Amino acid sequence: MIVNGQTVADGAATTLREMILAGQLRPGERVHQDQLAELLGLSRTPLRTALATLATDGLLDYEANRGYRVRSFSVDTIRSVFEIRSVLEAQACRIAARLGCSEAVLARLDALVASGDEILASGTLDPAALPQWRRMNVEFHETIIRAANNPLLGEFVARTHNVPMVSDRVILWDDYDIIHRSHDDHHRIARALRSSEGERAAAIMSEHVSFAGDLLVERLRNDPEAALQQLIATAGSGSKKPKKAEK
Amino acid sequence: MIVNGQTVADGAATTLREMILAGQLRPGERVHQDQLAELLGLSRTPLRTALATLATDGLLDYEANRGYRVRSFSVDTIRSVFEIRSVLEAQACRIAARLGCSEAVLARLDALVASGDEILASGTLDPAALPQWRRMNVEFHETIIRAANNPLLGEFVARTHNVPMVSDRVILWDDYDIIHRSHDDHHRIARALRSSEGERAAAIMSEHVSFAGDLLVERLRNDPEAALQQLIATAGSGSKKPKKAEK
DNA sequence: AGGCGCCAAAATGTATCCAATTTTTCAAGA
DNA sequence: TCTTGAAAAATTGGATACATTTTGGCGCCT
Repeated sequence: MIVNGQTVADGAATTLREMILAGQLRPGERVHQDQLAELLGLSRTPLRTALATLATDGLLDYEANRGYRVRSFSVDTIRSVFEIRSVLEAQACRIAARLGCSEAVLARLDALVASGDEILASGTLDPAALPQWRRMNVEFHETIIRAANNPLLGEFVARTHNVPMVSDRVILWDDYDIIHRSHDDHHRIARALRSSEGERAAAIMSEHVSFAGDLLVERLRNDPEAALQQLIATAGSGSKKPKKAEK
Repeated sequence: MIVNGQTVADGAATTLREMILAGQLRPGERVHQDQLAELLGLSRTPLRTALATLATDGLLDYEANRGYRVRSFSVDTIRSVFEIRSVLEAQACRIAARLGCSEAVLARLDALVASGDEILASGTLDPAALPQWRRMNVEFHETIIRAANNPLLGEFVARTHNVPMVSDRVILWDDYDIIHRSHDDHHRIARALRSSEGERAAAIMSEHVSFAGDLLVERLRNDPEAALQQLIATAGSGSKKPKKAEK
């Protein structure tokens, strides 16, 4: 209730989601309702609503009368979710091309690609530029998904982001060549969509996402701690659009 | 709490899910918490937990301070979810083939296909045989998904079933030729998996699901009421495996 | 010493109560 | 007659209190 257009339970859900994705609540850890409620400064009722939501989202495991535990995702699971994201986003390309992208969408993609070019123009990866890059990347992917005009597809891709690490907001920002190649994919996807080559766009997108997954998995396997720390540091919060209070 | 291994809230969630998928609660309709709680014979607290769950599952829309409404799915949305199911199950075929199906899995698929042959042997569609057919169909699809050994993929496909009509339990049981052709797909998919032809199995599966979607959408467009009634009558409840009470 | 069982403590699940917001009703004014 | 406003009713959201289940510990028996 309180002030804005969302309830305490909603707020708790987003807070908890961030805590989990950021690793503040460790996988496998039991969730003490009393403790957590006090920590967040609310009663158990809205907290439990939030917990039920997150469990349905797949971030928590639930067992009747034994409460919630933070779900632990194996590296293998993370890998597999990238596979799912890959086929879903590829399908988005197919559908978008089939429907035909509006000039507005194509122009938006071109603009995003151009803004990426600008960031890469220096030939190095400036850490300060990461947030801007992330915005560009998220926007690019979301624009295509929106262009598929398939609301459920968007929802499913969004659920994909509920798995730690599997998000277009998570970027390994340390290898210029890889980022450059990744952005080259963006170029080609935008071009393919402009010429209505859906299958081609889909193929590039599929590889685009799959490779990002492979890369991340490799890093996690080699040096889990380091990769995790870097990712948590760079993940940041997403695109929050809370309705403004109206009073 | 009560007796079995699940809570009142869990029970309410499954009950409500069935009510919504069966059309007992009409799309767009507001959910009165007091009424519904009394109807189900429980207090608002577990009901609200169930509502939060269903909202996260995408069966209800929620607006802060204004409660829940039954989500309405346009025919177009249903169509689009079949597209999603199609790519996901196709991907399951690819992965299963890549991993290599165990002989147990292949034998199971063969057995299921054979049981389908038996049902179709008469050359007509006996309404009495529908439940058995449905079990066969559900098992076939689930076996392949399990063979992909990708738990998240299974979860995502399961979420697909949260959309009314989009389920391998929903079967249009009135056209022998179509059912026969559909089962021929099963034959070919099983054979392709046995020979580790993942791409081939995926292609068949993709068309298998897509066509079912097209067919359903066509029926819904032509005569929504009739199709709906037939489907509700034939849908039945799924594969419930509640843990037995241990006391 | 180790295992078993019972009792107490803690944690979860549900019901009830209260607060805050939304919706409806009803009337007054233009 | 239609609109606008405010107050009452209805409904949702949150906090507290209670019941049930699980869990941990202690003593007893083998």
